[in-house]
Amino acid sequence: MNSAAFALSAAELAPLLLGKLLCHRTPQGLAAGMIVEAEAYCGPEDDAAPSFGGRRTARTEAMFGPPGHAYVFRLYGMHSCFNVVAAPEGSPQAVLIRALEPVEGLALMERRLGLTDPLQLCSGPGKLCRALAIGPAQYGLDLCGEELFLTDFRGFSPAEICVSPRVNVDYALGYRDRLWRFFVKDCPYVSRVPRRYASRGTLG
DNA sequence: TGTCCGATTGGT
DNA sequence: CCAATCGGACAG
Repeated sequence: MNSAAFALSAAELAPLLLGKLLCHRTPQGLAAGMIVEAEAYCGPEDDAAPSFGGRRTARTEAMFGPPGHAYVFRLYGMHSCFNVVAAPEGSPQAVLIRALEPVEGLALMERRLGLTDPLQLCSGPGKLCRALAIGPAQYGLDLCGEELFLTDFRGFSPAEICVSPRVNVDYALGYRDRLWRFFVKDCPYVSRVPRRYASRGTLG
């Protein structure tokens, strides 16, 4: 993908990332999966985003950087979450990648997770980072580079893309109901979430 | 320097 | 429903 393609608002970019292939080359080999679920975080107004209120710290710095780079954060001291930085430099927006359909390097992913069910290898933001070995070392990487990158894989029509509220941001009183979670309709690789996050319809 | 806490996950 | 586990953020 061209770097110019990422200079959209996170809410515009998120659904466009569905169908793209997220690839990570490591010394162990290449692991890749098709993005099937993503969420938009649109700071500084979005009170679910760490950049809410324009908070600019070492942790959120990548969100303020140029689009098309990796923003990785650690959660609960044990999980990493991968985001694609959106919007022009200075505007802190990012798209959280929540699930992939494994496409390449399945054996590698299985080894990293200790699981063999392909439906469970990349079904969640923390798990897909483990499967692709994405962590703090990939913070800020240019996604048009050689190590961690996105490629076109397939497309989805608006009618195939479901929307819902974002998962586990109930603390965000102002923006928790925004329909900024996007996922592929009837796709078994989408992460399992509580009923309250069920589809509210499609883009079609 | 001390306290608080999470954009998750997996097991009870 | 609940614990795991830890560095960043912020108050003092």
